[in-house]
Amino acid sequence: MRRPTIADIARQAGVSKGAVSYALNGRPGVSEATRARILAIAHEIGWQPNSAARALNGARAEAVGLALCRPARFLGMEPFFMELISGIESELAARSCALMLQVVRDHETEMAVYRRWWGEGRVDGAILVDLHVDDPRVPEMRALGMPVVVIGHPSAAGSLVPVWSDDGAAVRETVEYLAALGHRRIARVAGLPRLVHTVIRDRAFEEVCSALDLAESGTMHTDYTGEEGARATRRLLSSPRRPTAIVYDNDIMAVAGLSVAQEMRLDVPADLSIVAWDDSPLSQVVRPPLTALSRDISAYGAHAARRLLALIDGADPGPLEDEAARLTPRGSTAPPSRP
Amino acid sequence: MRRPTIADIARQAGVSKGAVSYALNGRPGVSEATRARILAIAHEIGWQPNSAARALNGARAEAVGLALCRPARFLGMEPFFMELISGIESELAARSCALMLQVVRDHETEMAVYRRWWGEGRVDGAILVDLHVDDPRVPEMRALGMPVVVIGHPSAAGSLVPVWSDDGAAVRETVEYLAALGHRRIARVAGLPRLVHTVIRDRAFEEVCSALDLAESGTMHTDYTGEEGARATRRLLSSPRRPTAIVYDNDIMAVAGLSVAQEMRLDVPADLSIVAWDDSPLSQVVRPPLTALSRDISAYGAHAARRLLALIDGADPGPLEDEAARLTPRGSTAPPSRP
DNA sequence: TCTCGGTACTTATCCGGTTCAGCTCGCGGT
DNA sequence: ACCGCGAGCTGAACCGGATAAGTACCGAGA
Repeated sequence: MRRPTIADIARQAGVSKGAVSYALNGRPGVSEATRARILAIAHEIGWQPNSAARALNGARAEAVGLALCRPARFLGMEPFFMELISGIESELAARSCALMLQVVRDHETEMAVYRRWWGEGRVDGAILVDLHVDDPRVPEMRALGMPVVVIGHPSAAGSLVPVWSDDGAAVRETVEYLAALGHRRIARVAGLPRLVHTVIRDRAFEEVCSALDLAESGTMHTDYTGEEGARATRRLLSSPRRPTAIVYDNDIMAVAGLSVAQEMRLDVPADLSIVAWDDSPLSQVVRPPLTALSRDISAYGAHAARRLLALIDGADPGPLEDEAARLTPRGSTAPPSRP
Repeated sequence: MRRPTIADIARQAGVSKGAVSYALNGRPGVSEATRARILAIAHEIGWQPNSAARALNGARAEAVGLALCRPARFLGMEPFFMELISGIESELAARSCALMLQVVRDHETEMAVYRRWWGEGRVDGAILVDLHVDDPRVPEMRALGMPVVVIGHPSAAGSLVPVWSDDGAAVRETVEYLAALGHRRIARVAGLPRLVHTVIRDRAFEEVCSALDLAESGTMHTDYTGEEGARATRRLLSSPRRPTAIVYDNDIMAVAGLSVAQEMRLDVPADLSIVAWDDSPLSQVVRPPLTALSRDISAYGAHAARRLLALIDGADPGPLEDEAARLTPRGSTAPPSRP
């Protein structure tokens, strides 16, 4: 049972392939009567345009690509990516545009996938995430000539269109808030040091700490997993002059850190204040609920998707600075009991 | 800057398109010297086969489809789907097969998307989830003739290949465990009543309760959200003869239920035992950590993906019963203090 | 020397659409 | 009665590959 083609419709309607094409695409060149007849036949035999044939004539793929470079099994654990994807989807779905998703091992494979998708005409554009310092993907994407939106700071996006939020401001707000509560020793459990946004947060943290004269504050880098977050917390809390507040770069580590603190019989927030970056159900269900840097990640993804669609449409959307994360105080932060 | 085609390679190499095609596909018909020359040129000018042109000749799309029928913003909150997707991805990635993801409003749109993808030759197969009772998608998919793997019980999968786990056994194990602890009034906060697996769990729950003579047990249906889970819990715990144990159909509701119990100054597990369906970081970080029905959702997705790939390859994989969820006792279950 | 067989190609056709250059009407104007 | 014009349609080329069929050439065997 072969798929019906316009040739089948043409035969049944007693007209040529060309006429059928005009009719189905709502272009002039056929009478209304013929058009109606052709549409009826097309509907009746369940015709669907073959995207391959369309694409061959230079049409859109109506899909955008997202290759994620991380172990597939971590994906489900990262609320950030899942919310980002759902935000992207919400925007794409409205335009019946699909998302091509592929999890890859490393950045070389990632670029190979993009190159293939683009070369094969399977996607109209892509969204680049997890920007590194001096990321080779930026110039490579540029060279490919594919429409790309980068989720990350403009300073690293080269000539690609960036969508970002001001992490520096969020870091400053958090540290100033903790300092106002009376904290003097604030630690930061950060993510991968080679990621651009980690570097930005690192720098902002250092600056605000030195501005507020918080000499004993410092940053530890991890891989974002709960395990490393727990380990870092254990080390921090074991030191003689342990911090009275810890700021985590994601919610998974913050929650893991909370568990460690409770294991070590420290009271949160009396003995230790905790701030999580990125709000998620996770940060809200633990006791105490975590003070978090919340932002609408979904909207973030939606903005990136919308900009990408504009780019694909030939527009020239400028960079977009999304809202910075807002500090949402909950039960995990308080003045230190013994500063 | 046009994309290079085999015609460009042919011109540079001074041979015909046909020879280039043979060379690039590793088929006999060209000398090794010519083949090497052609491959070198192809590599040099960065040639990629145009998938549209390939597809036109009946080749694979090298992508499988997944249309999810739910609000996009809920996606990020559902650990189940995210883990399922990462499991699917892990299997697909190994074969360089992409996942076409689209979030849709309703089942009609979902079928329209599948029909389009299949008709357009953009996917080689699909994975069907969230099976309903008398799901019209099953016969429609069958009629399409597209390779499809259903995640759900065989009784509802018609002639499509099912991948499922025995929810009935898990329900029985849970109720028997709670009864053994001394619980007599066990409530169940279930998911959407029209979903096949809800019906299966409902029936198993009813059967085991009547077998164990737990007359005061019952099921409340919700939409899986934390809000409804909390509401159901509030109603259950407000009743004069409140249950001493509640089994939730997902982790989000279980965590919400835990919060409600704590709000109402009930001690978990002394006053109320809680069991969550599906284990996730969420169930492990709350205090007390939740006893959960854990299963490897990632593997579940991977199995479905593998079967789909086999189906696409023309094999005839039988149904696959995956492992049933195992009861993982944690701190949220104990004998009732006042039965 | 002629044929046979195989290698190394070329040529032509096909896939299913889009698009464009004609072609054929019927009709209005003169 | 004839021309011009445009609506409505046809036929064919084209997109970029895969592939079946055909051809040129070379060396071995009769």
